[in-house]
Amino acid sequence: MSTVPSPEGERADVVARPRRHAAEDVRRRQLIEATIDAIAAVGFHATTLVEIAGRAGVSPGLVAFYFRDKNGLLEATLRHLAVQLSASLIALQRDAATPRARVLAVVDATLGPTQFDRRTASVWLAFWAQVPVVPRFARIQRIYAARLLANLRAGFRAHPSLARLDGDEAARLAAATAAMIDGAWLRATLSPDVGAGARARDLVAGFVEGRLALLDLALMHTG
Amino acid sequence: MSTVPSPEGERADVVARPRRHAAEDVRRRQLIEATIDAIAAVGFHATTLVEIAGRAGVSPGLVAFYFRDKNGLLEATLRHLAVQLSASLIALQRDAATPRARVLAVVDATLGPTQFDRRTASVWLAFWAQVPVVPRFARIQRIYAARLLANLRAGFRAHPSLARLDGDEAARLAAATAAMIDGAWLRATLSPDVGAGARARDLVAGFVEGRLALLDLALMHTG
Amino acid sequence: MSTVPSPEGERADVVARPRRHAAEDVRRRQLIEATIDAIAAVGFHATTLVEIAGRAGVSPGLVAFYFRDKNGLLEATLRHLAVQLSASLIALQRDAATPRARVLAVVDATLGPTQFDRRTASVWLAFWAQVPVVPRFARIQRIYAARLLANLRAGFRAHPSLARLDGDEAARLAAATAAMIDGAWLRATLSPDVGAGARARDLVAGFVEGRLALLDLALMHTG
Amino acid sequence: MSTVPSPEGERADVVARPRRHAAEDVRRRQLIEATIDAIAAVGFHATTLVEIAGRAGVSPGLVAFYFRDKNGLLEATLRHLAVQLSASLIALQRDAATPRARVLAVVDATLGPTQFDRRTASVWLAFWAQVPVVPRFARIQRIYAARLLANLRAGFRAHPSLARLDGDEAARLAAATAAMIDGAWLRATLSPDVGAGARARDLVAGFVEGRLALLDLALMHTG
DNA sequence: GATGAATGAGGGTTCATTCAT
DNA sequence: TATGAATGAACCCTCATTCAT
Repeated sequence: MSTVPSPEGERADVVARPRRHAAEDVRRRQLIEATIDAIAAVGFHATTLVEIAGRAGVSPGLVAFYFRDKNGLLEATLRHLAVQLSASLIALQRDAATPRARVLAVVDATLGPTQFDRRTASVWLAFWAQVPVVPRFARIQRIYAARLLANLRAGFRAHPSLARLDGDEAARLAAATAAMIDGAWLRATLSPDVGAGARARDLVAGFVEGRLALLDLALMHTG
Repeated sequence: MSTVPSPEGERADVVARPRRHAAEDVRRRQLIEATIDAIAAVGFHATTLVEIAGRAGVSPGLVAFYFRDKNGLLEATLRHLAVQLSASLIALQRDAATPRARVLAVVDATLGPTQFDRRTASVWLAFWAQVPVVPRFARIQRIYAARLLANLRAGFRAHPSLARLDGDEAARLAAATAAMIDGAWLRATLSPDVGAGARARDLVAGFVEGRLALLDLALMHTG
Repeated sequence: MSTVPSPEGERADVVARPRRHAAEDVRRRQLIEATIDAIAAVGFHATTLVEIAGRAGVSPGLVAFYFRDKNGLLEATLRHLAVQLSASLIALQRDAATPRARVLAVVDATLGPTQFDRRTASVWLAFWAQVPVVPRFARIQRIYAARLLANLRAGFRAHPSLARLDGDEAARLAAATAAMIDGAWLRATLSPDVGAGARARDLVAGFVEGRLALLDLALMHTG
Repeated sequence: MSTVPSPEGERADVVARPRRHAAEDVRRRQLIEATIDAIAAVGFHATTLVEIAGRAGVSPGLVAFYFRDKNGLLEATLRHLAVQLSASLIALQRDAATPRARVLAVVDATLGPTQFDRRTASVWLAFWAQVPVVPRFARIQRIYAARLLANLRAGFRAHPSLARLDGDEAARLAAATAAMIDGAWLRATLSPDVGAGARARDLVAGFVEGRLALLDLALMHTG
């Protein structure tokens, strides 16, 4: 959720071996979805292989076949979430003409409805909780956290009023925005309120718009 | 962490039974600290009663005596964290003379060094991950999330420039600040960078100061 | 190893069905060798079909085709070892002109270098351990243990000094020799010392020669 | 079986920690006996913790409590067998006045009825089969194999006729005897014949007596 | 002939919990 | 109060086996 990954991570995996059969990918996807379902439904701690396999409609032993072991499946699941988020960001940015639109695309991707459905949200949260103790999760998290920041920074820098100033201001603004994105997402996710997600998006969008408006104002006076 | 609890939650527990002996409280505290240590060291998922009891220097069976079962201990631990955070907030606000200082006291309490040491941070995170699936955790979280917001709102409302406007603006600002607090904390916690915590505090403080300065400016023009 | 099998056991198997294709036999042999490798490398208990198939360069499912199941493969492997030992004994006895040479041929076959390489030795041992609980293994073992004894007895009986005496003395000597052969093999196999095999052979050969010399001496006195 | 251990190995274990409670030792012994029963009944490969626990009348989880894991229990079992054999050897040698009696005591201990009951025998065999792949078993085996040899050598060296000769002859005789002991035990154990054990003992005893008689004869001629 | 996806029983092990002491 | 022996359920994982291709 705090990440704007490009899909290279996964792609590298794919080209490493000869292209998997389509059926194989379907099964992998099936198990990953079942893992997400399970974590969302019963929590990370209570998510067992039997739970997952049951939801996927396969036998527990199959996990070993496709992912080596439970950890392999969990890691693949986390990576899948990251890739998905990245894809939605890319799609939204494709249509973003102005710098302002580009920044808002990040907000919409990270705080869009997808990121707030119960399935996605609690799984992101569960993985984050594991980050301090699972180095491989930490690595994935680190990469994608950096990318979110980079995306925002690029957006802000392209803005006329910031392009003039030194890069630090854009960086500071990007950091603040990233923090607000993650925080708004987190508070909305932990809230039982169903409308919290939409309000979170509006909150952050409002913040961004306000700042950009302020900058435009400053630009007019100084320009 | 997103919570500014007053200690009633715990106190209610206390008055429910006849006052515990001091020695009893010492043991409870001892076990709670050991739980925090364990979660920070090995993660929520790998935290077993043997782990905890080992760190506390007692036998695993003792947990049942003081907390009924493992869940009781976990819940008490979460509550303990919330109470601690609340206490530090109260202490900081005691010396806050101006509205501005009052808001910054919240920032300093929630993003102070205590909240960023590895022990505290990963344990908060671990508990949050359980919120969506453990109703009792959700209840605690809900209460204290509301309190953080209330504290910020009260601070902003006391500010001259906002006191005039309708309450919505202060509420909106409080929500934005709360989001940024939680988000900055989260990103810093997940980051391996040791200086991230201090930067997080500065980021949010800077945001708050900037907004208040802007409001003051507006006040001067309109006042 | 305590066995001097003639190859009938296997041959019976062969005539039972229409003659297998040569390619079929190659595969069977390939799997049997892989089984021996696996047992020698990781032990009987850790020898799985994946292990075996991996070493043979085929898929695990193929075992079912050639040997029905894992037990079938194991039994075939044991039988293969017995046949091999028998063949080497026959070859050595072909050139044995005197009774003394005939007995020593048995010693050389059972305590020759082949019987002491790590592969062969640990596999024999592994199978012997199964004898008390696997009736089919017990049957094979029984047959070949009897043959070793018979071979030795025949050799001793052909000796002039024993031919005169009642058969019991030759039988007793054969039993003692058989015991010493198996014991020497066992101790050498369990020893980490690489030279143990050669010393084992010399030990038993020395024993046999000593006894025969003694008998010759007795023969001279009484003859 | 090829071993004449003194009990220090175990004793060292005991003094390492504060003396265990008697009840603890009873349970350990109980589990070890159940392990022996299980191996004898179903074989090493089929001996599971459920099997063992069932025979001991306890729950499977208890094994971890007393022996850490299955391997710990197996190792303790092997060590127990070795200690037992050693004890019976010591007891028999206590009453052995002459060198001849001392050597025969070794034979009686290693080929006594205890070593031939189905329980003991198949368990020794099972452990031996593991020796090539389990270093810890190998170590135990190595120590005790050396002790059997040392005991025999000491016995033979004390004999007048060998005391005169260089040590090599006694050593060679000890090696031959050790080999015959192990081989006779092995063949008897693998044989379905119930009387095989007694005959094995007589065979080896006869061999020893014969050699000693021969030596006495030589002594008379040369002395 | 040969593969390898898929199964599901059963393996060892961990662990929260209980209870006699 | 506190211990720690003991339980038994449930965990993850392995593996022999089957079967469609």
